[in-house]
Amino acid sequence: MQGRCRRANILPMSHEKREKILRLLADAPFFRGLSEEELVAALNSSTRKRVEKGSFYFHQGEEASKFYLLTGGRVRLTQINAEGHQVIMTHLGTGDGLGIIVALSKMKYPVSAEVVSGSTALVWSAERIFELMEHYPRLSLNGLKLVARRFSSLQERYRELATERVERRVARALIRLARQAGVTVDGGVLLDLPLSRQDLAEMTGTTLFTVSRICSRWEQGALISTSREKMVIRDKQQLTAIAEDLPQVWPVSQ
Amino acid sequence: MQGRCRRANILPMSHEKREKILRLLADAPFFRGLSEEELVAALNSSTRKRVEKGSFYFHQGEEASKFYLLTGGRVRLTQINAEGHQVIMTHLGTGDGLGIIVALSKMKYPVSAEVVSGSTALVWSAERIFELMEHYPRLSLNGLKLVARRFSSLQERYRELATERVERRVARALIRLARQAGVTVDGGVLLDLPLSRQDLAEMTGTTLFTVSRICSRWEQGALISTSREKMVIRDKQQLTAIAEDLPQVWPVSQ
DNA sequence: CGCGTTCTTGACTAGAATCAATGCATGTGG
DNA sequence: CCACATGCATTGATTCTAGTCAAGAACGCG
Repeated sequence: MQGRCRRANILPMSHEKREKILRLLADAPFFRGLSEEELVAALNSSTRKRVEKGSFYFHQGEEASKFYLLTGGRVRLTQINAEGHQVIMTHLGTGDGLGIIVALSKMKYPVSAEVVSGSTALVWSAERIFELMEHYPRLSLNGLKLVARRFSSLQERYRELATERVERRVARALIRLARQAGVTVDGGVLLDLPLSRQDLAEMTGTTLFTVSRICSRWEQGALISTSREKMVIRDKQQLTAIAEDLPQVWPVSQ
Repeated sequence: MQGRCRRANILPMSHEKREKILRLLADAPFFRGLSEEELVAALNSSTRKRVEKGSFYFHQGEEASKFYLLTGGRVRLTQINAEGHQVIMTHLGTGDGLGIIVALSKMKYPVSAEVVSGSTALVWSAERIFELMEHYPRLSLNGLKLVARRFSSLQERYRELATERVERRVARALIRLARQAGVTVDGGVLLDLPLSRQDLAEMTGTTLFTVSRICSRWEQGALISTSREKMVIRDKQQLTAIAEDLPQVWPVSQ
């Protein structure tokens, strides 16, 4: 892609850069517990890839052949049904693995991985990641723990979807996003990623209209303040009250 | 519990019985690929437990301290929210593992495991299963593959819940149950587990009333035939048509 | 046989989807 | 710099799916 690259999609790397990435690798939950040499071995068998906002690491239905470790940016995993109705499963950030669960099972990717803000990743082939796991059993265990955690979280959201009203689901989605991508600004917590009404709808299993109405109400009640694809949480307590069905300090809905 | 047992909850075991269980262990996806000696070592560090219909292996929120491998019967995993609204996550049967995902993460059980038809299981402590995984890395890999598969399946159902209408969700639930617990009888496939309207509702995120109406319609159209807590699928093709939104041979709904 | 479940059906309601029209930013090119 | 196109957001009107509540029937068990 760039002139300095010897191969397509492979970024050049200075010594410092390499060191930095090694540190990142050491901190990534998937590689935790590996020795320095083991990390280097893993790193040496990876390539690097940069994907810009709006592009995809992979699409749902493609043969799963790669494992990615995000070294920057944010990615969302989406699934789409036959009628074209889309759902956002989760957001991933720096240090998160992409495609762990499939690279070793000869499956197709069950979701698409769309970049929300310009991102970079380390890439391994399925075979290579399999070799690494055989050599360093620690990796399988790490992977198991990771998938287990994501599984539990998905289970919780599944129950939410099955039992809770839309307003509460949206409140919870915002609170989760705040944890993952919240930066403190004057007057609240800014969700540091582009977030349209449509996105929120796809995260909560509803429509952009319903989300819009809810947000309008909340803006009236000074729980949040929004502008196009931006959102600041101004009153986390109230929002939590809605999310958890606690008694509210001030009436908001209606 | 029984006089012949030396310890509570531990069943007596004849030589043949032991052989049979060893075979079952060898076939269980989680233990696949282990050598005879390794299997014996695993079996030797397990105890056995029997749990009757209506009782629980564990409850949501308890500290996860055990890993179970079902050697008979059926279990369902349920989650309940603060208001008491319950959701059935999945059904497990012989050879399936129970609590893999938590026994090694010091989490609380995110679901309850309720026995639907009298069941037996092998039991390991969390520490022991952790040791086994360290000694036999193959186990971590097996575990990872298993959880990965369950994860994908849950993702699919999540999307279903977010995007599909109730009728289709119920149709899919029945088809899944038929795959898992279907026995061919004259005139169709009997779902070989007690299955109330309430159960179906909890599997599909709806109410027993809506399920009842849908089942009545289907019974009229000869897609299924039901009696109290029993169900026979008579026209799988039509049911699949509803589940997949294929054109229907005969109009059913409305 | 009586009792407790489970199941059915009807009437009514409400939460949320759908559809349509319009307003508001943002970025673009003449 | 303005006119315009485009995509995002708001709001209202309407419809409809599915939930709620109530009453009673059917079934199975002790």
